Amino acid sequence: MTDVAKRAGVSAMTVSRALKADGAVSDKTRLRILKAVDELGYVLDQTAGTLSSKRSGFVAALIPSLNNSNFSDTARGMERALEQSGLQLLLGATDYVQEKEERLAEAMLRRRPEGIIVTGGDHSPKLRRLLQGAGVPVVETWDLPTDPIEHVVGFSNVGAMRALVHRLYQLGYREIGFLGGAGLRDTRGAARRAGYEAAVAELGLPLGRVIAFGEAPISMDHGSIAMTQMMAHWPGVDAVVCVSDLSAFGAMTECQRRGWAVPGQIAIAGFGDFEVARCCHPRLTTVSVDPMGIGMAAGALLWRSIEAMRAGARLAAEQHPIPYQIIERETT
Amino acid sequence: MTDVAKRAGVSAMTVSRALKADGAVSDKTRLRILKAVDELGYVLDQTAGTLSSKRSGFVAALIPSLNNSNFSDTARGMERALEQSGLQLLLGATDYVQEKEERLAEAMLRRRPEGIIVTGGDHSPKLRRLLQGAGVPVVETWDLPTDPIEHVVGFSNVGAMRALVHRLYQLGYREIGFLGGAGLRDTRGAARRAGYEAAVAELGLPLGRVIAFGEAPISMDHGSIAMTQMMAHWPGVDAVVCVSDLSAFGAMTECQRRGWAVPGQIAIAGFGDFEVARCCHPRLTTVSVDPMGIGMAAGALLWRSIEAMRAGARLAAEQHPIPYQIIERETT
DNA sequence: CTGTTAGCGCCTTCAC
DNA sequence: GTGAAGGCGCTAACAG
Repeated sequence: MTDVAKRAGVSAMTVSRALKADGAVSDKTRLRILKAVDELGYVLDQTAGTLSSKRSGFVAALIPSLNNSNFSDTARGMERALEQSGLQLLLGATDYVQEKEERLAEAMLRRRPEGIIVTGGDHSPKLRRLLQGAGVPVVETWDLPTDPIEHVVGFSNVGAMRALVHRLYQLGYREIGFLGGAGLRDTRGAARRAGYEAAVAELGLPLGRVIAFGEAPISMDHGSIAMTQMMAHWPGVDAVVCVSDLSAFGAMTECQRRGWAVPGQIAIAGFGDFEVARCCHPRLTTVSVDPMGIGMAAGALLWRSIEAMRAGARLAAEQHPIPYQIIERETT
Repeated sequence: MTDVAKRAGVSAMTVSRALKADGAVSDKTRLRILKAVDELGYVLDQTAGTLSSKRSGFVAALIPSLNNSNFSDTARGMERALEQSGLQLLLGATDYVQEKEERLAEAMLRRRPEGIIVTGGDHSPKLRRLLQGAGVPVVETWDLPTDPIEHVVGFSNVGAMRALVHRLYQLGYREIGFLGGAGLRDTRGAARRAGYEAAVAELGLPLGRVIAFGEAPISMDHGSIAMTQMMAHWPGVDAVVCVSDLSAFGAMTECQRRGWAVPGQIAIAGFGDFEVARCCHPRLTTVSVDPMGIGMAAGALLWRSIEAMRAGARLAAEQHPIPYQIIERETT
C-alpha cells in the first residue's frame, strides 16, 4: 500500500480510503490511486484490514453436502440475500458428520466470521458452546429446533412427512411403507421417519413397514435396494414414502426394472422436489420445501443481525417458519 | 492469548507454540495451557497469525457450480488430497460466468490463499494477470488448455466427445445428433460440441444435427425440450449425444413420454457418468471422467507446489492428463 | 523448553 | 479532503 501511495503521491491512508466504497477521497486523487493500483497489480491485503478494523467481511455457512440441490439452492439463496451487504459467503460441507461440523466450525471461527449459519438444530455440546461464545449472530436452518442457539429459519420435518402420509391415506392407500437411512447422522431424515411413524400410528395403519439402511447421504442406489427389501418383507405394501426424492427415484426405477407398475401396483412419494422428481417418467409426488427461500430468509436475517451488532445493539432471537407443500404428480 | 498465558502462568509465545501441532513445548506446560484455553473458551485468531507468519493456511478453488456432482466430487478429491497438509479448502462457485469468476478470484486473493485451483483453461485476461501476479501456485482443471497459466490436471473434452461419436458409429448409428447449450459460458460444453462436429465430419455423417439452446448450467429440462426439437427438425436421427448426463436423462424421459423407444428407435448417450445415468431405466451410456481423481491429482499437485514455495523453491509447471472412459449401458 | 523484542499491513482516531 | 501516530493479535527471530 505504501508503494501505491508513493506512486500516486499521497499517503497510505489515502490509498486505504480510495479502495473503500465510501471513502472520502476526491475523484481526482482516487483516479490517480486506482491507476497506480492497476500498474502495480496491487491487491489489498484483507487479512491486515480485518485485524485493524475488526471486520472480517465474511460469514460462514455449514451445510451437510454440496452435491445436494436442496442445500446448494439454500446456499445460493444466502448468497443472494448477502449480495448487497458486501459480505462474502464461505461454505463448508460437513458430510452429515457432527464431528466434522465441529472441526469445520472451529476452523471458520479462527478466521473470525461476522456471522454463522448452520444446518439443522442438532449439534454437539462443544459446537453449541463454541457458537454461543463466538459473539456473532447464529442462524439455524432446515429445522425448527426446540432449544435454538439463536435465530431459526426452517420447517418441521416431522410435520411435513406426517402431512404427506395423511394425504396418501386420503388417496386411499392403506399399507404405507417408509424407505430411509439407518443411523442418526442425517437428523432431518430421522425426523421424517418420526413423522411417518406418528402418522401411521394416528391413522391406525399397519406398523413396521420400514426399511432403514445405509448412512447419509442416502442416494438413488439406496432407494433401489431398499425397495427390493421392502417388497420382499411386506409384499402387501401399496405405497412407499422415501426420505428424499433421490431414494424415491431409485425405488421407482427398481420397480420399472422388475415390472411392478407405478403407481398401479405401488405408489411412490419422495421429499424435497429435486429436479429429477419433476423430470422423471412418471413424475414423482413429493414435498416441496423452498430451499432457496430458506437461504434467502436466513441470509437476510443474519445480515440484519450483523448490522445490529455493528451498531452496538443486538437483535432479539427470531424464528421464521418456512411453509412446505405437497406436490402430487404421477406416482401416486 | 495474553489472558490464556496469564492463566497458565506462561508467556504468550508459549501459548502460541502450544497451539501449533509441532510447537516445542513440554507436555506439562501444554496441558496447563490447553486447560486455560478451554476454560476461557479461547479461539485462536488466525487472521493475526496469517499477518505475522505470512501463511494463510488455506487454498481457494473456483468451480462453475456446487450443485453438480462432477464438480463437487472434484472438490471432495481436493479436500482429501489436502487433508494431511493442514490447509483448508475454500470453495467459490462461478455459475459459469467469467465475470463472477474474476470477482470471486479477487475476493479470494485479498485473503491471501497459498494456492488456487480454477476450472477450465479459459479465463478473462484480467484474471490471468491476477493469477500470474499473485505469486502462488495455480492449477487449472477439467481441461487441457493450449496456453496454461501454470499447472494443469484435466482431459480433452474435444477428444472425449469425439471418441464417443466414433464408438456410436462403430455400433452402426449413421445419423447422430448433438444436444447442448447455446452460448459460450460453458467452455467445456462448447469443446464437447466441437468434438462432436469433428467426429461427424471425419466419419462423413450428415452435418447440422445440432440443437443448441439455453445457457449453462444445462439441466434435465433442457434435454427434454431439445429432444423434442431434434425430432421435429431431424426425424431421421438414430442417436443423440448430449453435453451432459443431465440433459441426456431429460431427453430420454421425453422419449418415454412420447412413446419413442430407447434405444430401439433412438439411442441416447450422455457425458459425465452422473448417478442418475447409472440408476435410471434404461441405464445411460456415457463418458466417465473420474472427477474425484481430477480433484485428488489437482490437490496433490498444488500441495507439492506450495511445499516447494515454502522451501523457497519453485515447482516447474506440470501437466497431468486424466484418462476418460466410454461406458456402454442400455441406451445404445 | 521458554521468554523478549519487533513487526506483519492495514485501519481507527485525531489533527489540520 | 488528507496526513501522522498508534495499535489490532499474533509469530519470527534471537537469546538464554
